[in-house]
Amino acid sequence: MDRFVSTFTNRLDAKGRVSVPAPFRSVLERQWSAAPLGGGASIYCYPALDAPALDAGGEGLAQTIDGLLEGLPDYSDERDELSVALYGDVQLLSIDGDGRIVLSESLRSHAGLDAHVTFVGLGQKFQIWAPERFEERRRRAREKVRETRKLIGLSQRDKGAGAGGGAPDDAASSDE
Amino acid sequence: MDRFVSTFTNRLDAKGRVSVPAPFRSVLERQWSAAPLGGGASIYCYPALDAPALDAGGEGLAQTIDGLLEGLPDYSDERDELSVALYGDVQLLSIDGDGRIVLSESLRSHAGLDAHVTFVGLGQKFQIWAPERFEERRRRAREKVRETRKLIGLSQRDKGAGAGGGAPDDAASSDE
DNA sequence: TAAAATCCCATGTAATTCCATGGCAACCCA
DNA sequence: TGGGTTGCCATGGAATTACATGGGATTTTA
Repeated sequence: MDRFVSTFTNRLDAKGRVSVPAPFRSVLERQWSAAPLGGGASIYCYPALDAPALDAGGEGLAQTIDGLLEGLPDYSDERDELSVALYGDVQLLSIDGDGRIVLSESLRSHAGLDAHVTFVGLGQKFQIWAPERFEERRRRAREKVRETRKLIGLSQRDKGAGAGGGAPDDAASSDE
Repeated sequence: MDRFVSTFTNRLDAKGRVSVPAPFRSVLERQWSAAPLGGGASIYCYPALDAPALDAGGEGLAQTIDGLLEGLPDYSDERDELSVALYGDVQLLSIDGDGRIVLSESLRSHAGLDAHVTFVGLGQKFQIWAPERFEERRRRAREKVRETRKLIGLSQRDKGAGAGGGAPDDAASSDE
């Protein structure tokens, strides 16, 4: 099964339109044609729970949400409440003939988007960020990993050696 | 499978009419044409059991209700009571040529509707709220999801999807 | 026949489709 | 191997369509 990988930054125009990176599109189209229903591909998109970003994905993501609710009985109070947050905040964005989607005002404001948006592949889904914020968060995340590493004394080696290159992640390479 | 997603707010006019959001209409029409009977699409609508709102849906919702009753023996007291509770207050609202429905006085008063109404997608069904009340409920629902999230493991993606794919950074995948 | 419910049409606005362009990179051919 | 060519992709703007909404006409009901 294929995944969303890599990051791409595209321009958001005055109408709120932005091109979906071609590699992501092809993943979405594959998911879509695998699904029972025909028609054009769409993206399920919603504000990330605790980050200034948008979560997005295809049919696979929607089924994940279905799965979460399935455990709860119909007509339970609990189910209704969770549905409100899980389905109520989702927007179904259709991909137009030129491979673009429109991000509504509410989505844009949650993620603080202006002229540019960054698509971040996360495997089963992807996120949409304002480029500056994404950089910031990436930076902090690396720091955190570095600290953690120090605590557990995993590696005392390089003090500044690796830093310059901007290698995507010396951090990630050290996981199990 | 089609779901009701997103929220939309439309205006309720002096005659009690309101446009059903176009995306909801298309879901309803699809459900309808799949059902045995031809004709125009309709909405099953009834006061929500434990909220100042209306529950609504199409054929799919009706079948869900049937399903609940099926478990109980015919002519049992429980079944009678439950049928009354579930079907008793249901109104069948027809969608007119312009995509609108009429909300009766009893429905309006239960939900406390006035000039504006909010349609909230809940997957298999949707709800109709007064916008102010809905905001409050949405706030609570989001809180609840945040709490529940860890329990039900909403972050399924780090199940292995992210690790293998060469995602640029584990950084982005860890929200908090 | 009065009141209410339903149908029909008009309109402004918002959203979607369509077309044209420029840059980039892979590919081909000398 | 270098110059040219082709095709994909992102982007901007204009034309077209869909949608929500208001008002009036027509039918139904009491």
